[in-house]
Amino acid sequence: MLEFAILGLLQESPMHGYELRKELTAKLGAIRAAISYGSLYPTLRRLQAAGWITEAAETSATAEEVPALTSRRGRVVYKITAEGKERFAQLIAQAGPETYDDTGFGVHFAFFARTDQATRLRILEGRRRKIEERREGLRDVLGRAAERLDAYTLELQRHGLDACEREVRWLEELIANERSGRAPTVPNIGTAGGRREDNSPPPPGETRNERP
Amino acid sequence: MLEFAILGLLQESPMHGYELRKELTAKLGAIRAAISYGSLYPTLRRLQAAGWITEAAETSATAEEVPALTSRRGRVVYKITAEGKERFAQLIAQAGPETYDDTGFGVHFAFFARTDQATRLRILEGRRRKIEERREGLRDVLGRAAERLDAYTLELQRHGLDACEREVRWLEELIANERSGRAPTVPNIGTAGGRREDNSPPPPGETRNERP
DNA sequence: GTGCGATGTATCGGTCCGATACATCGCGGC
DNA sequence: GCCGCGATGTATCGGACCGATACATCGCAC
Repeated sequence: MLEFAILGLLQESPMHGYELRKELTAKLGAIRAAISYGSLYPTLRRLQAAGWITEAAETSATAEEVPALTSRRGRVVYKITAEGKERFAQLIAQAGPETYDDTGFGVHFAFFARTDQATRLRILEGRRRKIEERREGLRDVLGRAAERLDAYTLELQRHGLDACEREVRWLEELIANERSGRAPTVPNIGTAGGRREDNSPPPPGETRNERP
Repeated sequence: MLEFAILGLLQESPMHGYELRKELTAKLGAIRAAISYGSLYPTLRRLQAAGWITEAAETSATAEEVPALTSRRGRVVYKITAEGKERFAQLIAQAGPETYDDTGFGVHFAFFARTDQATRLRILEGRRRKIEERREGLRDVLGRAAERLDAYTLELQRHGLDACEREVRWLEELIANERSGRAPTVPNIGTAGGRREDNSPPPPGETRNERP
């Protein structure tokens, strides 16, 4: 999951760890608290070892000048490689059942602007199915096993059931919207190179009404 | 978290692993998918090593009779010890900030019937505060950083914000309810012994309206 | 009599978290 | 002038939990 998110973010621009965490937190704030450095840095190393990202030494400018003097570690900026972009595309294409759990779905959804419409639809429907199953499970418990459980546990189930019903409706809307045209095709996957500045990804077309 | 849930469940009756997982899934179905055996069994071993649970060999009845013949592993039934009950009470009393994240809160809430009112209130308020912070964070992003994000990411944030607002309202209700008397005191914490059959924990008193 | 799904115990590799450590930079207060 | 302090920044370690996998038993339907 982290791997996917990092590759996705680095396609927008090169970043160092701290920055990456901030962006990740902003983008995924709705679904998870904050990425831990204890997973971020090891993952960065792993991605680098695999050749999907590379270090881009910060503002070299007389690089070898200051060798000693506490050696000055400085920030490490990472950028995605062509292989990394391929990997990201491949991770999108796979998008299997593990994509439908809470975190997995959220992260994939956050990068829908870089996902083709067919895959978007597949993920949305898979997620809906999963939530519907959870919903049925909760209904079963509330129906059949209600007398075995205490009032607090029941209240928790009710609240969960409510959230499920709500999410299913949300997904229905998104699916309908996705089906009815609008569906923009993905702009720049594969094919490395080219300066970025692509901060206007295709709008999915007024996905919802505005807040009052 | 798992430790807490296991100790809580085993206070209702002794169980073996498989059964434990089923009950856990039923009780926590609203907040998490299903406990993995890869965490359940190691945790059981850990709890046993700590002396909080013990093995209660299943239906001994001529125990040493059948030594060979594939040696018959059979089910391993665990029961909680007096120290285990103390440990559970201690875990409830601590109930710190880590209790306010999604999973932690859900698990604690599921055992509110075994939690004293003051602690219930503390947990509910801590959770509310946490969700309010998340809500503010999402509002910030939707307000200030909106143009930096694509339409899908924004939609995700909106959905998350919605869920936050909804949960805060839910918590408000629960807190109000908890404050306005009703609050049942916890029945059987500490003091080991005594047959069980306590399947009617104190009702928190019509916590919500019924479903139509 | 045989396959097959439910029951049941168990391990392994891997992901991620929370705590912790440590170093630098800019800025406001004394 | 300099001192603390919060933001920035990189990094590791132990532990919790998951997903896949393996394997054995039981009852029942075909």
